[in-house]
Amino acid sequence: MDDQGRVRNITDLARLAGVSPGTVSRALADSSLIAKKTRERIQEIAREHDFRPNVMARNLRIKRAGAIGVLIPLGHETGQHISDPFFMTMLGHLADALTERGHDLLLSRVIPKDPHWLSRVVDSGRVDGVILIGQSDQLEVIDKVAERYLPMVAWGANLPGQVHCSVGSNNRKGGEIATRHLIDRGCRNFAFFGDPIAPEIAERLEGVRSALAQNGMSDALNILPAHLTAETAHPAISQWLDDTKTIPNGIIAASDVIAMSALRALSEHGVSVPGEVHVVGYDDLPFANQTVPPLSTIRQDLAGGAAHLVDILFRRIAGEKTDSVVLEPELVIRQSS
Amino acid sequence: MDDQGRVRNITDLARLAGVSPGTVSRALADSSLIAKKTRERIQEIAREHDFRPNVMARNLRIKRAGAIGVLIPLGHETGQHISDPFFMTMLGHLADALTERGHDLLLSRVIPKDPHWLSRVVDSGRVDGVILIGQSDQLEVIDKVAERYLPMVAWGANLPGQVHCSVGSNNRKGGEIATRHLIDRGCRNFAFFGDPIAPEIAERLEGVRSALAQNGMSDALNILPAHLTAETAHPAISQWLDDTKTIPNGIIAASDVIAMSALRALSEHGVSVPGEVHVVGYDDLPFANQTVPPLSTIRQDLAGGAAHLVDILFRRIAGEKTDSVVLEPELVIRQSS
DNA sequence: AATAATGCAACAAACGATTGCATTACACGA
DNA sequence: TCGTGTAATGCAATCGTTTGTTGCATTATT
Repeated sequence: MDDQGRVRNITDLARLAGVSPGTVSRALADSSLIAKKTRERIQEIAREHDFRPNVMARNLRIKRAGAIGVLIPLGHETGQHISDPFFMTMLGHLADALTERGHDLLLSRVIPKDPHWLSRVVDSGRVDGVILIGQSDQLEVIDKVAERYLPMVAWGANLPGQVHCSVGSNNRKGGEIATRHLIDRGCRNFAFFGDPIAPEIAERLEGVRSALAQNGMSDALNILPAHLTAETAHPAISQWLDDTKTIPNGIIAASDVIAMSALRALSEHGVSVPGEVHVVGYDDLPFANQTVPPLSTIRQDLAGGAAHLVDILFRRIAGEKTDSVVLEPELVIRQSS
Repeated sequence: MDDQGRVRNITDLARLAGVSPGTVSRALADSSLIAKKTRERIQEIAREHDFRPNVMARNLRIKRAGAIGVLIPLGHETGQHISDPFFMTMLGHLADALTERGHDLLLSRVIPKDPHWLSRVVDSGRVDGVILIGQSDQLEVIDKVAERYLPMVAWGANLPGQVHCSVGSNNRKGGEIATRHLIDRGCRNFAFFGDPIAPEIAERLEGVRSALAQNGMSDALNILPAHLTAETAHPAISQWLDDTKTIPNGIIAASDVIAMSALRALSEHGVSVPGEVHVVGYDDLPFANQTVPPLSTIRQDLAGGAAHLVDILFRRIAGEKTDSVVLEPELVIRQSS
């Protein structure tokens, strides 16, 4: 121990107890190899000195990390901030689920400039596995690592031929459900707010198109393809409302964040929701039922998704080869439609 | 290396390169002790085999962790979820700031059942320092650890006699500013939504009272002291509106989350904001300018706060003894008041 | 009373890096 | 050719654990 008499490692403690470090290790692990009396004495000394074995040394020896890397790749979305409510909500659920399994969460917000952003954390030996929140535009990098590294799961799209394991919702179907709902509500003229550069969004838009086609309304769709973050959505939509001759009566937003901005812009333009325009969002983030009016939306079960992610990850850590999961989206009808 | 020929450690790599492990270590660290030619050859081999030294082993030897523990103590707030927008926003900023400094973020959501929740992570050797988001009701535990452990900062209140270092905003002043603003707007009858059990909230309420007293309106305050989370706020407020004979024309919410619920409840009761009632929130979370109408609020500069937290933490890691910081809150006027 | 069986604890070798010090290699001048 | 100085590399200890093996006392067995 050092000058202050603090116990820094099991060797210090061993000296105090008059035994060998190995014995201390076993005693603290409550191994029956050590006589109960000795064991309890050592544990008592440890408690007295408030000693806790160094986790890093332990992990090194034992070859596990006790932490899961959670990465948020922000490829195309340079402007997108980690505090985006979607990420945050997902993160919260993951933190809960991982903590429950006795693992910590090593968070990294990654702007993938060099192609090694992923292997750097995978090979660092600091994590037992990796969860990606979103694939961004990094599919090749992710797949490349997935070929050799099992314990990894991504939230996001499940694309044909994809190597890595993913959990996500059926975006196409979500788009369809939203659209059909608006058609049921009597809408005949539609707008989609969202940028189809992101694969999930593209899928959602596809769903919208398909539902319209099925009802012979293929022509009734306007698209505002601007890149919409929480910051940029409102001005873009506002502008769009100014420029548009006839405001559509059914709006499908690619995310709740966008929908929320739309609600505000509409309100500012004196357009009543759902009186004149029906609005449907996507995600069902916690704030969706706090908007005015509460937002109808396509629910992605993020809690369930997080549970799946964690479950699959641990199965993979155990060596199991798991399949991707596609969750069914669900329409949540509130007052905006 | 193993059967697959993968390079697992510097010893494998050394064997491949025909040098000693020490040389590899230095070569990868780009040490000038190693001949440039050798160095580059080794780096090339490393690159070829996609090898990256084990961070944990390195950290063990070098006695640093490369990660900062971010803890969210949920003491009294058992119901409160980590996905609370306030935490999430703070967390996002912290992640940004820490990543910038080359550190990872080890996230733990802590429900402090036993008094060792803090020393467990502090003494685990896995983190170079700790940031607490909020003090919850754990002041004694935190102070106890602070006496012996320098690299720790907490977001939250700065209470007299407090041992640990904190960064937070002047809640009392925030309450005052909000109240004076409402008085300026002509309000004469007030309500405060929030539970003064939490110390910050209590301070805010104190500020409100003080501002009212200064204007001879001490009697004009109603308090809804319910414990208000995102989930419980709306029904509680709705109920309160039902029960109240005369709805006050100035509402001060203890947080933006509560304010958002209030806006919705008011809208449902057919009360116009800011026509009949003026509402001011607290925090200025990202969604505050997305509500309908956009929320006037007392801005806590979370980005700045996060920057302070990280800055102070690293100064303390370097051994400096720093003082607590109290940030000045700022009134942000939007359309709800 | 001699031997086998058992229970405890110590020893020492990992885990995968870093780093002070010792050693080798090489070039150069005398 | 030898000595000397310097540049480049190797050696081995170290960080703080875990854990297989070994050794030493007891106790049980006949």
